[in-house]
Amino acid sequence: MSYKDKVYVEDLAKHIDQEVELNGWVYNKRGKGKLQFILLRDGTGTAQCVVIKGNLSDEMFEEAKSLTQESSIKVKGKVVANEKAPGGYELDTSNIEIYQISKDYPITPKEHGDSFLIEHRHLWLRSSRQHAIMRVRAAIQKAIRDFFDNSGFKLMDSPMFTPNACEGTSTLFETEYFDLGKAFLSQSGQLYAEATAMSLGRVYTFGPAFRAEKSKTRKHLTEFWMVEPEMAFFDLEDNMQLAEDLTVYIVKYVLDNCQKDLETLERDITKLEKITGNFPRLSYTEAVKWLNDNDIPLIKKIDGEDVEIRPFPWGEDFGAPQEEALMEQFDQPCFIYDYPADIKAFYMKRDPENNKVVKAMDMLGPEKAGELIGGSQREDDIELLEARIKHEELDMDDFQWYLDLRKYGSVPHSGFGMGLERTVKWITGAKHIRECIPFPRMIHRIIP
RNA sequence: UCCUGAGUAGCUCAGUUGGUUAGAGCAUCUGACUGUUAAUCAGAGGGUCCGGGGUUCAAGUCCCUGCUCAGGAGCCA
Repeated sequence: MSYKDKVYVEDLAKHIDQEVELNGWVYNKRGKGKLQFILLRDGTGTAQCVVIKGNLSDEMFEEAKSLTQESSIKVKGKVVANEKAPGGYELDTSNIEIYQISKDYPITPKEHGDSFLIEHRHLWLRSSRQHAIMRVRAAIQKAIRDFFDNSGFKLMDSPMFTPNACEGTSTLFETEYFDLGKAFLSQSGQLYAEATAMSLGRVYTFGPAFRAEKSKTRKHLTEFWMVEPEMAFFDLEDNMQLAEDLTVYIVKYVLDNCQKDLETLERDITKLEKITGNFPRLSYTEAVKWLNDNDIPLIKKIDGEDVEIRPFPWGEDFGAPQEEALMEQFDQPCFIYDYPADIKAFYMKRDPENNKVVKAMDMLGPEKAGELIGGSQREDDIELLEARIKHEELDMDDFQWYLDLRKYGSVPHSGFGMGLERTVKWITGAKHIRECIPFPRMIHRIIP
């Protein structure tokens, strides 16, 4: 028998009244004397196996009674449609073969605390909720690749070891690199995406990014995945439109392909169905005006005390309270663009008409999703870029290759980064980002 | 890094003003049950009350200290 002939729970509807063989793990068992219900999960779903004394040997029936949670088995039986069965189909069991009996599986069907679950992440992944989130994550990754692959983009992989910082220097993970001194784990593939965009026109990189920020929130990981498109001849307007189209595509793809998982997650899909395009756009200056019209202050820590400053001063970055207040009025994501240059990265393009402003944009998600995307048009003027690198006190030698991109055929170009786990968190409604990646890396946790 | 809270059975938690032998549900084990849906019912086993120090006739409970965890802030995707 070829592996292609294997039957999985998700295919049961195609095998009604046929004898099939399923391999999997015991998710739960309910005994009723001479009748046992075994809930078997195999990665594609769960199916109820009905074991009736007399339909198989007495020894086998006793073995079935002794099965424990997460024991691994092979079952043979006839597929029967039955309304009482979870999923609508069940297996009328005629044979059971045990791979291994699991003993004292730690995660029971009752509640558990956060830290217990995260310590058992390698097992927690088997729970139905985590299973559903991982499936949606995979669907989102596929949607992202399909979107770009079908719109003329090429996938380009950027290196993980880098000699320099792309964002702030204080948040880099360091490592020794042979005789060349220190190397850093990449915070972003953007600079390399820019170089490849000058070769291929439209590219995207999709990989992990590492940030040693000492953030301790439910939106932060030290290792997270980011998709970063970079496009030659795109201005900020084009950039925002692309980000919007990508977002709409992802949400639609998940709605079309993950109904069951969204149901398991009890996600309110009416909220997702509203994501259809024409996202609101506000300049930073308009956003500050809105904050002040609605009497939302800047909150600053001065000598350990929270101080409210009103009106909100132009030039300060938004924090969680401002973003949330702003987003409450929208049920689609929203773009904020044209930020003060002083609070943004060195590579962002100065507005030629206002040198206090850079052509940057953030896309904030609804339902308190926070920042899902950050991007900008890039500085294409070599002199302005050199000045910015000096101003940020970055090492000019490390950036010579990057400056070459402005020396040899510099063009207007733009790109953005979308945080995969934050997008998964928003779409699944997960309450913590640690549930949105198989093995989260956080400030105080590296095992498992 | 800062602020706040928590740590009692394998898990989730209760434990009064400091007072006999520290409790419950789930899980585990034993038994009953032919349609269960986190099955139910009867019984059993299971504890270094996070570590260290202190107050007291007496500490799970009060005080100091360390560790671990969670929530929030800042920073960011």
